[in-house]
Amino acid sequence: MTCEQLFLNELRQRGYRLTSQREAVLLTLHEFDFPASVDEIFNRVAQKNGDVELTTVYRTLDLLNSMGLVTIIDSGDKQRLYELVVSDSPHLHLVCRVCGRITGVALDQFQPLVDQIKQLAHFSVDLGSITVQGTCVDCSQSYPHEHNHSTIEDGA
Amino acid sequence: MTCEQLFLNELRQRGYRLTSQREAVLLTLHEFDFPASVDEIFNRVAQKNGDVELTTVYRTLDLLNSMGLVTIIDSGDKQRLYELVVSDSPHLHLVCRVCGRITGVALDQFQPLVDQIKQLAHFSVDLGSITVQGTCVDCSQSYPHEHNHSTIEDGA
DNA sequence: CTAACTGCAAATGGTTTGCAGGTTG
DNA sequence: CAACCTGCAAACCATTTGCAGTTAG
Repeated sequence: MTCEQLFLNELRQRGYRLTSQREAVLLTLHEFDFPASVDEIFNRVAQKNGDVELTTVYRTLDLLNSMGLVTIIDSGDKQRLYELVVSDSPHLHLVCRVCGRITGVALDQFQPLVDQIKQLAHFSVDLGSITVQGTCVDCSQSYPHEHNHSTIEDGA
Repeated sequence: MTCEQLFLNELRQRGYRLTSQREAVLLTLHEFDFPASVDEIFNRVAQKNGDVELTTVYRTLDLLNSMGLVTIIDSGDKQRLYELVVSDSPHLHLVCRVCGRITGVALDQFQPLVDQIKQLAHFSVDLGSITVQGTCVDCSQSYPHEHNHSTIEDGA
């Protein structure tokens, strides 16, 4: 089942309607292979499909989120980021404190962690929305003396 | 070395000054054993030490954060949360999507994860500031059918 | 003394909301 | 045609900023 069909089904099931604006937002989301701000999404939608308001983009993203089709990421910045859920490769996001770049890391190898948290804290983790702050290679090389007392490196 | 001494040293080193307001905020932070909003911190400070402005609390928290004494947590809510860094037990925060409760989990057992991310993505993780969204036991029992398609449970 | 700090008030800016008119089913 | 949606404009509200007076060192 395609993402669009899934969307349509879920809409029907809830008594909601399919509109051109909602379709446009969902389609546009497919063009991003990184978490995008509402702004970026709005601009891209507007380019192709003039008649969509910023407010509507917000409302649609919230809707998609409530259906589980979109992940909301709090990167620590003012703006939230939105990302289409790609069902076969959930991943967590590494946000570099220095350059702000966001990298996605596949999760296959994190199942043990999830199990551990489940046992330790009796908590079901939603890995897709995890944001991990830290420093990427490039930046730790450029700023080797950057303050990072709370960063846990190998064995430190 | 106490937290206050550390603070004083760091201030001096940067040419900053110790003021009664800064002291009051730092002291107050010790009273919270959970991540608190600026509001909560401000109110508590104001109770004991009337002459501190909200703005000053913000500025002091930022300062403490830049010194690594305070962690800023983006819980997904509108307000950011602040927490004193307790050097001997960094932990990550589990935020329940349903009830909003935040639980801290000690990190000793997560070193393997950190190492793994370091190897996979060449990224130095700052574990203390990680926010993990999910569902706590109580809530997953109360709302067993809550939508959680992106939650990874044991083997799902 | 003077550079740093605080208080106050005003600005910012992402996100939300209310409402009247348009659309979907 | 009834309920749902959108556009528009205004409201919200946590956080930031500018500035003039105060204070630490």
